[in-house]
Amino acid sequence: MFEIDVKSRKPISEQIVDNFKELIVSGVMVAGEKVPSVREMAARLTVNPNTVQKAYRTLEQQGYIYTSAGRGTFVESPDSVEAQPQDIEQARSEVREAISKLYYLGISKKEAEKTIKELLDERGDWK
Amino acid sequence: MFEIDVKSRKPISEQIVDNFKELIVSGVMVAGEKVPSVREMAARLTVNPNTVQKAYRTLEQQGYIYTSAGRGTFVESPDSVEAQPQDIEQARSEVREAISKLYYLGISKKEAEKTIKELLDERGDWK
Amino acid sequence: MFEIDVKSRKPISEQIVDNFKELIVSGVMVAGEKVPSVREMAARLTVNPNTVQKAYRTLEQQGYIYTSAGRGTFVESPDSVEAQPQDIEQARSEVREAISKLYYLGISKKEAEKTIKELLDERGDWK
Amino acid sequence: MFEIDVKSRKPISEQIVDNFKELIVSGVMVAGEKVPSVREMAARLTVNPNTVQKAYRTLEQQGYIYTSAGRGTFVESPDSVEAQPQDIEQARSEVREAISKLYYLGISKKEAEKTIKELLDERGDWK
DNA sequence: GTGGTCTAGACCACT
DNA sequence: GTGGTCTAGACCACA
Repeated sequence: MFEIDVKSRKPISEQIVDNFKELIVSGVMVAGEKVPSVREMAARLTVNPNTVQKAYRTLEQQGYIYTSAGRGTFVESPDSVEAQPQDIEQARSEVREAISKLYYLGISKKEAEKTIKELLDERGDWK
Repeated sequence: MFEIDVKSRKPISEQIVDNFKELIVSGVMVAGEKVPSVREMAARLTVNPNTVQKAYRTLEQQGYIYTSAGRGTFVESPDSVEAQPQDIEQARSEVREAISKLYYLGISKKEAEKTIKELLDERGDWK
Repeated sequence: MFEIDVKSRKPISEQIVDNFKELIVSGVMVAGEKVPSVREMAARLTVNPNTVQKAYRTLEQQGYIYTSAGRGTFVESPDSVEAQPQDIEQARSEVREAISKLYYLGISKKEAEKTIKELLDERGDWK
Repeated sequence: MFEIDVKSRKPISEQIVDNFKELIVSGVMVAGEKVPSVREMAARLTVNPNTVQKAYRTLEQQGYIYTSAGRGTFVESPDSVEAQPQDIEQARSEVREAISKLYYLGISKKEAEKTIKELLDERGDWK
């Protein structure tokens, strides 16, 4: 499914969140599909169940999955993952920040554009 | 000069670093110019002197400023800010992350490209 | 008859209980009427029979239905649903909780009263 | 400040959340005021720090407080606690649910109105 | 079996 | 000192 990098600076729970977002948005996991249980996922990734649960809670709050007590956790319909204007503004802001880092390094605009184009094209499936 | 946002999730020291990089790279502060002392800066921003100290140390390590014992701290020539391969990789990685957020929100590639173009063009002075 | 929402945070068994209460109190189901069997109900709602079983047990304890061994389950006379003081206190408490949520959202008392009046009037048949 | 009821069915973290909302919305705690640290609050209430932190995270997500790493947690300006239409609809829905419980008990509409009026008036400070 | 909550205790980064 | 993350292990309600 996916693996986590315990050496990364990015918290494990956040890595789990991002990996699931990736799987859901790219269509690998479809609406209604069951998500591995907290315990199973914890065993697979060899992390603590609490860490997985924290990730699932985040995904639920952001509308990617939903929970039915005693039955399990499932992928939410993509329609309900409606992009909030504030979320988009937040994301734009983060892109701006990241681009600034390139600017600070003295990279030319042309080079920056080339680098960003590469990163965009890394996602071959992006429509 | 600039202000810090205490409500931001970004650490204050990092905010100070980024703001100075902005001022230096954009040419508002020029090589040789004196940088406010740690104490003065701390007073202006009403933050802990240790926090400013830490920011200055980071800026010095990355070559944006230099310290002359007993005289103060000064802006380094921008040319000496040599982009380290690891710094570029780090920046690339942050751009990749930020772009992913746009992707997760279900934004089309075309829209994303448009958004990024806008952000790049915000810096009219970027060569 | 009615449907359950698997995405809801409210337990399925509780949803079944509330839906039956609604049907009985509003007069759609009348005293003496046969209630679908546990198995049939479970099949209709595509839920676990144990869940339906639990809901029926609750309804029986609260006096909304009664079971006749070997014959089935039937709707009790609404008059026999005697409001227990503790049940009323429980309900009051839930209303208090719900009203608090409106308060937390910064809604004015006047607006809250209007909203509640609307909700009360939604039940046109309430004597 | 307030106390928690360990015997309550309501989770401790939720009790903490509600109590703080009460203090903030009622004006007892004002914007910019420092909220007791996670550890101090945990000691006062004799609960685990993790439980307090969970509550604080919830309050932050809902816009009641904000966090500044290393400095502490503070009360957010009430303006930023802008009621989202979906939040209001959610609250309305909960009020509707709670009112239904009264209806199920066979209480007359008049009695229900009286009960609700009492509950509304419990908050003497509600404008 | 499922998720949800809580405790106890450790480690880290920021101020 | 502050909050943030993680582990380990226990208990509960729901299905």
